[in-house]
Amino acid sequence: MATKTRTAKAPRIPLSRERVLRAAVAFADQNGIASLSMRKLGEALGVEAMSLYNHVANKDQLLDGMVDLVFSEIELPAGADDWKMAMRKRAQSARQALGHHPWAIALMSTRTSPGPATLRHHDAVIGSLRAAGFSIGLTAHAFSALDSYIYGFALQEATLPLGDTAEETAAVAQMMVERFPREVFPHLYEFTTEHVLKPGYDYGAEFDFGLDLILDGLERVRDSASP
Amino acid sequence: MATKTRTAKAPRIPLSRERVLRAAVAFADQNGIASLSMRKLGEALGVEAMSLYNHVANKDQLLDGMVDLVFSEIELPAGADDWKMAMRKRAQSARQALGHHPWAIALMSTRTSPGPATLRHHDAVIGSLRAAGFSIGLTAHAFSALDSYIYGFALQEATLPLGDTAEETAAVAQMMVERFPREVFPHLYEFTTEHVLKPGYDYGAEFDFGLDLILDGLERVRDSASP
DNA sequence: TCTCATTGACTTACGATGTAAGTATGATAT
DNA sequence: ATATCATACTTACATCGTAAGTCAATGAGA
Repeated sequence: MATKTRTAKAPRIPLSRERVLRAAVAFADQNGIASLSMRKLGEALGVEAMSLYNHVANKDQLLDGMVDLVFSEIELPAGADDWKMAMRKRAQSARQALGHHPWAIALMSTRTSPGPATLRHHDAVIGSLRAAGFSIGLTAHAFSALDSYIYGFALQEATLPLGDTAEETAAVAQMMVERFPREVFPHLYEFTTEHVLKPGYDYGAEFDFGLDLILDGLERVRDSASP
Repeated sequence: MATKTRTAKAPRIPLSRERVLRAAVAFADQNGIASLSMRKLGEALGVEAMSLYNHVANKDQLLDGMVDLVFSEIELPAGADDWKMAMRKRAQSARQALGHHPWAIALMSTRTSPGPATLRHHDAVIGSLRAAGFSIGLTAHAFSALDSYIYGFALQEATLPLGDTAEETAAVAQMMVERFPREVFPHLYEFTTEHVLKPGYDYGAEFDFGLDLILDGLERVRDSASP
C-alpha cells in the first residue's frame, strides 16, 4: 500500500491548454460542434470536466482557441511568391483548413476576439499586399474582397449537402428532386438535374474561378490606379 | 364560478408556426441567438415552452425556419432590371437582411436543409442569370462567386467589432492598439491606425467594391465566351 | 530528509436547457 | 348536449456550463 489511490494507472500526461484545444478540435471534427460539451471533452482526455477549467477560462474561450487553432493551419503568404500567387496559395490553404473543420465557420461568425494566429495571418496578408504596391485603401478593398470570398465559399461548402461518393450523390439527388418540384422551381430544377448532379461535377472546383475573378480584378485596379 | 380557470385573461390569440418564428427572430435580434431557449421564447409569447412543439417539431426546425424567414426578407432579382443591376440589388438586399439579423450567418453554416423562401431565392437568381444569356456552367460559376462573396462579407461584418458611434470606435481603437503591438504585427498596426480607425472609414462601404469586381469579371467572361 | 506552499485534478451542487409523455381545456361539429 | 379534436399546460429526466470546495502530487527551501 505504498501510494493510496489511482496507482498502477498510466503515468498521466499532464493537461495543457494546447492539449485541451487540440482534443476539442479533434472531437468537433468527429462529432460535430453541437455535441461538444465540457464533460465529453474531459472524457476524451481521461479527465473530469472541471479540470479543463484549469486551462481555459470557460467554454467560450475554448471555442475562441479552437478557431485560432484552425487559423494556425493556414499557410501564410510566402514572401518569395508574387502577390497573386501568394494570395492564391493562402486562399486555397484557408479553404482546405476550413474544409477540414467545417464547424469553424459557424464559430467564426459569433466570436469577435481574434487569437494570435488569426492576427498573424491578417498581418502577413496585409504585408504581402502592401509589398506588392497596393495602397492602404486598396489593401483594405483587397483584403475585404478576398476574405469575404474565402469564408463565404467555405460556408457554402459546409452547407452544401453534396456528398463525396456516388451513392451519397444519388441519395442527395433523390432528395433534391423531391424538394425542388419542376413546376415551382423550374430554374433550380434544371440547374441541379442538368448540371450539379451530373457525374463529373465538383463544387470545390468553383473556388478557383471566383478567386481568379477577384485576383484579376484587383490587379487591374491596382495597375490603373498607379500607372 | 362560471368557467373554471384562467378566465378574464386576454382573449388569447392562438399560436401559429408563423407567429412562433417571428417571435424567435425578434428574440434573437434583441438577445442574441445564444440565449434563445424554448422556455424564453415561450415566455415572450405568453405561453409555456412545450406549447411551441405544436408548431415546430424541435428546436432545430425552429432554427431552420428562422433562417428561411431571413431569406424571405431578401429582394428577389427583378425581371425589369438588367442582370447586373438585378444582381446588385439582390446582393445589397441580402447584405441588409443579414446585417439586421447577424445570428443568421452562424445558423446558415450549420443547417443543410434550405426552406422554401431560400429555394425561391436561389431559383430566381439562377433564372435571372440564365435569362441574361449565361450558360448553365457560367451560371454555376456566377452563383457560387456572388453568394460566397455576399455571405462571407456578412460574416466579416458580423465579426468585426467596429461600432457605429464615435465612442464605440474609440473604445475599439483602444482595445486594438493594445492587442496589436506595433512590433509584433507591424502591418496590422499600420492598417488599423492609419486607415480602419480613421474617422471617415466605414467597413460597409467595402461591399460595393468587391461586388463590382465580381460583376464586371462575370460580364467579361460571359462576353468572351459567347461573342 | 522533512516541511510546506503550489498546482492541478476531483467532487458536489445548482440552475438552465431540450424534449418525451401525459393531462386538461376550449372550440367546433353533430 | 355531446363528441371530437386541436392546442395549451404539467411533470419529469438527462444533460449542460460552471461556482465552490477538497485533496493529492510535486518541487523548493531548510
